Amino acid sequence: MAEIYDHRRLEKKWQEEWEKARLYETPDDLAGKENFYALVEYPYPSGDLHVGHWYAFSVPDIFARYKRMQGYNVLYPIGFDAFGLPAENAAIKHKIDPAKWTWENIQRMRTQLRSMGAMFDWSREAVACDSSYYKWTQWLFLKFFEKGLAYRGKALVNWDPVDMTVLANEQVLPDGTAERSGAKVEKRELEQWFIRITEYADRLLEDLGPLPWPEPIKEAQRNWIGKSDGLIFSSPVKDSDLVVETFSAHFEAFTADTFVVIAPDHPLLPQLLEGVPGASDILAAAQEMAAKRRHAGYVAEKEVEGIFTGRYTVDPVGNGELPIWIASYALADYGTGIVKCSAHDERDFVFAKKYGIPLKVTLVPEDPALRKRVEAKEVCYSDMDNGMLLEPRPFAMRKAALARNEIIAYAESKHLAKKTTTYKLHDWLVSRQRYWGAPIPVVYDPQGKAHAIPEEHLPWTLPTDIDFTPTGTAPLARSKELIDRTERTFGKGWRPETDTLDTFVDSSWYFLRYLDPKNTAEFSAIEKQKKWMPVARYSGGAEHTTMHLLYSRFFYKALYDMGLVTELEPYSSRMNRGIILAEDGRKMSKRWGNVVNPDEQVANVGADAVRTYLAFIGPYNEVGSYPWNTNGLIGVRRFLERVAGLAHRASSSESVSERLSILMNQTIKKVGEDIESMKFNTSVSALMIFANELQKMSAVPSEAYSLLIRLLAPFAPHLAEELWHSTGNEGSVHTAPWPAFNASKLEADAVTIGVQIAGKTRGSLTVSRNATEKEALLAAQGDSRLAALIPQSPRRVVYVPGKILNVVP
RNA sequence: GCCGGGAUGGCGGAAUUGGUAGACGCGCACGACUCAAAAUCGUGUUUCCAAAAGAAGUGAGAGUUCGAUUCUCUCUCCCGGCACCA
Repeated sequence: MAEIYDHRRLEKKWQEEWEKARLYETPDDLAGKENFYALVEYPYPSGDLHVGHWYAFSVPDIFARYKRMQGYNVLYPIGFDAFGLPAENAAIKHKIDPAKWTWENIQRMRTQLRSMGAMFDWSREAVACDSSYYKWTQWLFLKFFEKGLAYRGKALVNWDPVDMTVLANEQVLPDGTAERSGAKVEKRELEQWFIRITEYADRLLEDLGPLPWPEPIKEAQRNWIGKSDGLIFSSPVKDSDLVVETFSAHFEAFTADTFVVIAPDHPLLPQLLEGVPGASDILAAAQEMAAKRRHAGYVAEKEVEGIFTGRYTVDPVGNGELPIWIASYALADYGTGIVKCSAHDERDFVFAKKYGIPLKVTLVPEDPALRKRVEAKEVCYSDMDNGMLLEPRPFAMRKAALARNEIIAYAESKHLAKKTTTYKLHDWLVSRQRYWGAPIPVVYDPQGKAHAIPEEHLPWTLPTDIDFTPTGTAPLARSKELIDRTERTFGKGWRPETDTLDTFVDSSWYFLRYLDPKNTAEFSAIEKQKKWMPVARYSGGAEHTTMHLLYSRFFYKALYDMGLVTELEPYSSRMNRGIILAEDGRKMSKRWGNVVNPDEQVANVGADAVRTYLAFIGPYNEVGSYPWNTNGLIGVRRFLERVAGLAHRASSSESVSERLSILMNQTIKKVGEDIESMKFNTSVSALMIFANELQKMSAVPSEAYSLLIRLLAPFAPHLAEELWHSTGNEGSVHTAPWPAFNASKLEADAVTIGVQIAGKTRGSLTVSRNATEKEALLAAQGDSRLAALIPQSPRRVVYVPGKILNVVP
């Protein structure tokens, strides 16, 4: 086995040869070829390549290589998402410089990535922590600042008590823990830098529509943006100058409103309580309620709590004076944070029952029994789609859903309310109180006003005289070098911004840097962008659906408006890949001791076998989870050995039979089509079928063997290259053209069709592909086994040429 | 609760403008080679029945059809997104 397929020798040899020949350097233009941009998310340099990296990079490489053989000038770049917390945490733990830790990891991972035999164009590598890169991250941030899209503001933000920094909403998991550290996230009111992604909420939503992406990805983004239309009512507060605004998306039964609730942490609350007896006690209780709610898990309890404020609104739509309650379920950061409440909302209903607030029913179901219970206020009825309105007069006895638009028009014409739209999406919090990131390129004058750092001072470099220990204030604040530099550059009393940028800012534009990685005058020249953008195929992890994928779409749209890019969307196609589980079906984890080390596997069976195995493990275009199976890997290795072993049997004097010719054409078609749709598993299966067929022959026609090698080349690039040369071919197999199939030779003339009697399969029959119904029936009647089952004059015969003959007696 | 996706052998999975369900691989069984084992090669492998014949069979139930894994309806369960979101 070793003498026919020594993967260690082959893989080393060809990786060196390819590098020498600069086989994978991609020019911006290649005569007669169309450009094609295949992108994978650049990795964080964590230190060691794991199976997930192999799945993320080596499998899409099959696609990139296929496109190249198809005749495209394919860009398949790589880089490192090199800023971020792990480096800093490692630095604290091991008392080393995060830069050193990161660059050493990058060096190590470059070597490991090279062992994949992928067609990465290393000459275009982008590294986010390199000052030649983050100079442009800073420059882009300043463009946003200039346009008012980056701003400093005070807000209730997520605080990670373990990593001691704020986090964006997108980086907090649904259970209230931090995506990275796993800590329970707290809410704090802080002044931070934000990027105004909400300004683009509508465009991010609308432009999803025509995007040919998988529906689940689009739907997840829609859910995250969370647009809802509703009405805002303005209600004067009784015995006060205050006017409060309430938002409602389900306003159809607006005449049923009997009370108002306000969030316990609502900024207007102190003002509202002014002059109310016992205001300070109420406020303290509200703050306690708010604090309780900030703890993760409060939602699960579902227990509603309320405090009466002593205030009333004068309802603008004639529902009289409505008491204002502080309610634990009211959210300060959704809508206006104040809601008009009625019997037709489950939470309001429960709340009113608990505190004895009167309710009024104006929406009823058709079912009379249920209606009786609703009218008796025994149950809450909130079905706006099917319920019938009792009032107000113009809409009485009509379905609420059908009257919705008219109610909006009615409310607006009478100036009772204003149509409005709210989003769940919040502005993107980009400040981090940590060291290892791009410094926010802002300085403050002695009066505390923020100023952009002029372009000539970029990159505004990270100081190195730093104690990284997180204390909750930014480590940069403790850098004498940075403070001195700021005063030296801008004047006495000026001080630097000391937060760094969220790494998702770095990764929002990396795909543009690959196009022009060495440019010192621009972040990415527009002429270069025009050659490559938009990305033709983007593959990555599902966890980025509402993070990187959303941020970078927003970034791109903002840059479009500034004339810095030329398209509206960065990625014309996107697919989320699945994950590889351990052999035991659980996630790979050091804790379980079930981690598969790809380096060991590569040493054992070779990179080609690992790549091909990962391609074979399941459909790549679905977000599945596939357990690693070492025996499966060995099976693939066996397949490659068989292919290698066939080389001895290849003979140019052997001619291709009609039967083999058909299989060859079928294989070309199947392998190509399935790579195109990223169903690599069935491509590999087709290759196996083809190889198994050749295996049965004592002498293999060279034409067939050469075909097998070319079709295998994207999967097993080293072995294919070796076999390509050892069977006398010139040049690299990876620049050989992808074989074309002959559409007229995909099917043999003689085909086996199924024979059914009354729809039940009873046997099969070999007939001409073009046989008529009469001929097929005659053949069936001539078959000794089938004849007995077939009546002389069947009631009905269904015949689909090449597929089926169904006789209904 | 709302939205999206899914359920096929012992396992990963294949097959849908409706046309022989289980390709390919793993596992397993048997055989060849071997003193033996490993490796390799060959044969078999949905279930029931000793086998043949036959029957059942793609989460459950109904429907449309000559024919349903594929289409329709109802339900169950699993995965993912959103969620005291008014």
